[in-house]
Amino acid sequence: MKIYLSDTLSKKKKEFIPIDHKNVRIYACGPTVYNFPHFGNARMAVVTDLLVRVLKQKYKKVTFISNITDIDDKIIEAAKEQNVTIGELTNKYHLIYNQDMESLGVSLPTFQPKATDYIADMIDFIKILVDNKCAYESDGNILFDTDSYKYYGALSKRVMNDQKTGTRVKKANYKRNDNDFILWKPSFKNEPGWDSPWGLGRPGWHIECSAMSKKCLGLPFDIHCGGVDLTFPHHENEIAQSCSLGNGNLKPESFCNYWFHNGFVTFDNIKMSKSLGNIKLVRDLLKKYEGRVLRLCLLSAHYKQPLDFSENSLKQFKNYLHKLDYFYNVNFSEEYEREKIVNNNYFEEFLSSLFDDINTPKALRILNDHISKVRNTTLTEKKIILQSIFKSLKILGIEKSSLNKLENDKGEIMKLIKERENARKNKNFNLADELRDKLKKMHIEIEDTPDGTKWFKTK
RNA sequence: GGUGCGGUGGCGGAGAGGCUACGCACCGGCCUGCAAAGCCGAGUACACCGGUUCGAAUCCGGUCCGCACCUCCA
Repeated sequence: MKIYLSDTLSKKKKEFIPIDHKNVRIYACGPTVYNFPHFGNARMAVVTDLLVRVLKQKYKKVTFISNITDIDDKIIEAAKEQNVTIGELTNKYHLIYNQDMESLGVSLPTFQPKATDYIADMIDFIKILVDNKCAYESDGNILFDTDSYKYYGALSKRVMNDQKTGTRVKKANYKRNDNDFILWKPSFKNEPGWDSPWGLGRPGWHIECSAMSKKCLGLPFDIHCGGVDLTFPHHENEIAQSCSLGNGNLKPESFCNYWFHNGFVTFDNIKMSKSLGNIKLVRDLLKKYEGRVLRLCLLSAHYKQPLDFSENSLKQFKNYLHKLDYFYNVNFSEEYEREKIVNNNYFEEFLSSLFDDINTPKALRILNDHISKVRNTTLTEKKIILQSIFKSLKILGIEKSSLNKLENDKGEIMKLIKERENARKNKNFNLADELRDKLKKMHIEIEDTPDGTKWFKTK
């Protein structure tokens, strides 16, 4: 089965063909760690996590690199305000980021490089750019000369002269061209800095991703991920830098083959912003909703589309998962964990929707179809569908974490259930309810179904 | 001004010329000791105006509205 992905550079949905079938390589721009991650950060993480899971269905090895930016002016500022070192600050928020993402079922990337561990690589990178005359010095800064790269604007489809530069930030007069960006800047007084051929300083914003993707993945690699807002200037600048390392202007494809951008998240149709005070932190949302509810919400729309969420929509996903859990409890036990699926048409159908540009809404529809089919089919077919559903839920990452485990107290549980069944037969409902309570205290929930009483652990 | 993405039923959200998307909510019925789930049925859609077509939410032209980006925001 073929995988298709939308690609921002070519503006097309393209068949995914890896450079090396034995090792698919992906890079995603990770967070700048100076604050708690919000729901928008989470979308990128969840969506790329799913992308990796899907690719792993087809390819044995997927190397997924997602960086941590731990040097930046905002970090310096925040550290100063909180009276801590930048290391203390970034370590703290790096950890928090990983914890919060874990709550959303996001696996750690294959490797999570930190920018400050790659300063030497960045310096080497910049040296080459200077030697190639793609960078120049001005007021102590080393800047990339965007005029030197003829494909500048190819990713974001911008004709640079038509852009209104300085709409948000004042024009800098040390730049030859308004689009030029800082590769290296000098550090003063208490600012953190590293020795370089251009004196004590620190890297600009875009260079870290170029240096780390080159070092950790090699060029070119397969897929570059990030939020749409990074398309310009961040990704455009990454391309310019990374394609200026050799002789002349290399085409953007010599950096990476597919650009995978996820849409923005809004709350009640309004962009989350500090000034409006409507930033939804993952941490706070987790107080009210399970990680799975949040994950489902983030996967409910196609990744490219804008995603609006609200208290109301979260409630809807919570309700949906509640019903799904009932289904899960009644149908699955530990044995499903071990079973391997072979030639399962249902699972193929499900997977084909994800292979088609990670179409999660379609995948959810197919999942729902399968669930309703389970109730209305033969026993053999039922087993096949259930296997598919089990695996489908695992890929989406919305499976229930606790399955029935064959534990020591199973005999006791079975005994109590039997007793309760007898009590019900004899219409001794008081006793039946007492036994239910007793089981509840053992963290066992029971449900009476047409196939008899089902039980499952709640912890 | 430029670039990109959108406007689908009460809500979320697919689809992309003819066939019920799906989910949540709501209403009616069935089932049910309780709890939960399930089943059957009803309803409410494709921003607007033209055009193409036997047929358009889907194609074409125009209009309106929203959002994002245009140097440090995922």
